[in-house]
Amino acid sequence: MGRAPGAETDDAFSDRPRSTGPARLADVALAAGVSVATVSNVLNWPGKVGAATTERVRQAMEALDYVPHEGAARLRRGSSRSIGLVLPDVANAFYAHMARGAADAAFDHRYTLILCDSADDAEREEGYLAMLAEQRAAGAVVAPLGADTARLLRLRRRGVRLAVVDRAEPTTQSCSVSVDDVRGGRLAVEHLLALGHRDIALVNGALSIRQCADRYEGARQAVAHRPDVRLRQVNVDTMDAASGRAATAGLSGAAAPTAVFGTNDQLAIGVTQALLGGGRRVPDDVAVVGYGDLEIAPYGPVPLTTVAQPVYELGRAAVELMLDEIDQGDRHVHRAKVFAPELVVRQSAPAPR
Amino acid sequence: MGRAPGAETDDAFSDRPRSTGPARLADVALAAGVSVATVSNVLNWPGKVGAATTERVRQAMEALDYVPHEGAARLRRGSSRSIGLVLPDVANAFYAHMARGAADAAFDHRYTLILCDSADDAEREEGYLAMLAEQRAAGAVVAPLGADTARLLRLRRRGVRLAVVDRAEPTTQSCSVSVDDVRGGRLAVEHLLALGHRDIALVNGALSIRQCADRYEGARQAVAHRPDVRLRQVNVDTMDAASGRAATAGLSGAAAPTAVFGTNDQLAIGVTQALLGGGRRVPDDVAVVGYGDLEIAPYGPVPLTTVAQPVYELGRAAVELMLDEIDQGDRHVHRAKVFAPELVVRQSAPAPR
DNA sequence: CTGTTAGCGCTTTCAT
DNA sequence: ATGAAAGCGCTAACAG
Repeated sequence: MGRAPGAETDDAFSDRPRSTGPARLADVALAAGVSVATVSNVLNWPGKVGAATTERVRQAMEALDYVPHEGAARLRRGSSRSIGLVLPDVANAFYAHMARGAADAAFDHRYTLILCDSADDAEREEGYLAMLAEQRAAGAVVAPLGADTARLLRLRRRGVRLAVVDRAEPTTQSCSVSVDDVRGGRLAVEHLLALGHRDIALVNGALSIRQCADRYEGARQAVAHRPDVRLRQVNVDTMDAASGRAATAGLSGAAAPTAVFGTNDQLAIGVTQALLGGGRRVPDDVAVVGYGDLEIAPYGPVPLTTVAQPVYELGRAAVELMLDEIDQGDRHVHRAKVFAPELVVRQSAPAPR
Repeated sequence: MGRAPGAETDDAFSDRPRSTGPARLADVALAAGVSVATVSNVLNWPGKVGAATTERVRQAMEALDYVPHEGAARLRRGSSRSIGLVLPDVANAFYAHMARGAADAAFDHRYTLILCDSADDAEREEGYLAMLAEQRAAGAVVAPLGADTARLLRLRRRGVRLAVVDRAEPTTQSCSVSVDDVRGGRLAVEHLLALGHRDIALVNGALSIRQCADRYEGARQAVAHRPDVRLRQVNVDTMDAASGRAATAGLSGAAAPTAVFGTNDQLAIGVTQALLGGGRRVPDDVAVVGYGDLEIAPYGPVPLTTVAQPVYELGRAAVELMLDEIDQGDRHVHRAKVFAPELVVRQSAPAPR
């Protein structure tokens, strides 16, 4: 009971429900004839309130169509229960699947996910990072654009926890998740080796891209102690089907390889298209392996054997590492989680007989 | 826990900068030797503060690494500047591109996007809607799971503005954006007609799906006054490549159609695969048209002619309609924005000679 | 078990 | 041009 029964007019109006806007905690308290503390308790500490009171409060909430004001609760409580997902392009299948994993993990832990699409623009990425600090996001999962992590560190100094995706960070700085691309490259070439191929061409992107360099390294490792195997590399600027087709032009004639490993699926499909267009059969004349397994692989001219990355898991794991850091606070120790890619065998390079 | 207003010593300590946590407005004010109001003004009403004062305040902010607390500002200001994006699955290319459009629009207007992936689960969708109400999101852009819009309406009654994607809503309820699937179906079949085909098979999903029914209707319209044309329909349960291949089995033999319209690209590629596997040439023996143009179309066995949907624009427009509603308030009138799909001509059904 | 009350960090009249 | 003070809606001591 908030007011004296015989009080003057002013007081009589003072804790009336507001005529406008949604119901507040105080409105519910008034309607149920209890204090705001009690209403707050039925929401947050159900055990602390008697059954009869709880019931009255619930009914009042129902009647007033009360919706708790999360923002106000946060401000008071000091914690935020929301995390940012910063990535270069959700429309890209790789990041889309990652986002799905992150969204699921966030949902499981009742966290809110703020989508920050940096559109491959460093300035925009920076802007989002600042925004997340202003929102007091509990943390951010970032698939960074460049190698420059200085900005990221600044974020953490501002109280926003960090987890980095798709880039093996030194564990001292923050948690990270990534895929073992060296292993992926090795898997692909080992498969071709098992198929009996001794002349393999690697159609790759620029080696300045970490993923490309790693996949090459894996390929190299696979043939390291095999002097009987020839491994050549053709590098292209853009990793798309057109480049794959163009690269294949240089790989025909008498000295053509018997197998091609394209370091992404677009490239590999381009290669396949050019091969078929040139009258060669896949896999009978030339085997092809790709990398990625996102959407297009099974739909190519020949269903593509390719290296699959657990990208959904990448997103999920990143969020989970971040939540651990949020929960554990100082006790948390940063970890670098590395996922193993897997070979998906389809027709372009079938299983060894 | 607060300070005693009368106690001198206590008071002397009372507005010292906190040793812990990030700097607050009050800390900046103290450091700059001004009041909190002035600091707030340099942030929000730069014109109201003198140049010299402004400079001192800026320096103090810099020195303390001050980051405004958006949440607190919102609570006080009463507005939220964040919107929810509720969709069935970001990993799906259709929604991924939509999300990108929504993210870009939100960014342009300095709004925060909350990603809500309902995972094709009505209960989860419902949970997100409730969450958005608790966050006091200014609005929500929803690509709804089912036809049941009752829940959606409840959201609006709670003050969350609404825009619906991918479902032509009556304009009286809320804004909506969608693609004209009837037109899309017509485009596809008209193209086949122009190519001279007179026996066309439609490989379609269940007609209970609005999109499928609309695309069929479009196809029907295209042949309405053409008694010389035969249009048959084969319906499949799941709209994937396997179903496309299976459906093609029933379309061979002497009475086989000369053209096939698959109502999504997976289906169309499945059809193409089966056709090629059966020794028929595409497009020479049979022309194929798909629907969607998301990722896989150009990579198929034969680059696929297909109906493209402006799905990025869908997401962008939905957010923009919603923001208009937020800005305009009562003056806003709901609109149903319908986008026109376009035919993308590739090899599986080339341009008429 | 329930109520009183002091803020969370900020914006915004209303004085000066 | 600047400052004092009153909250926004809620949580959490603390007191009864």
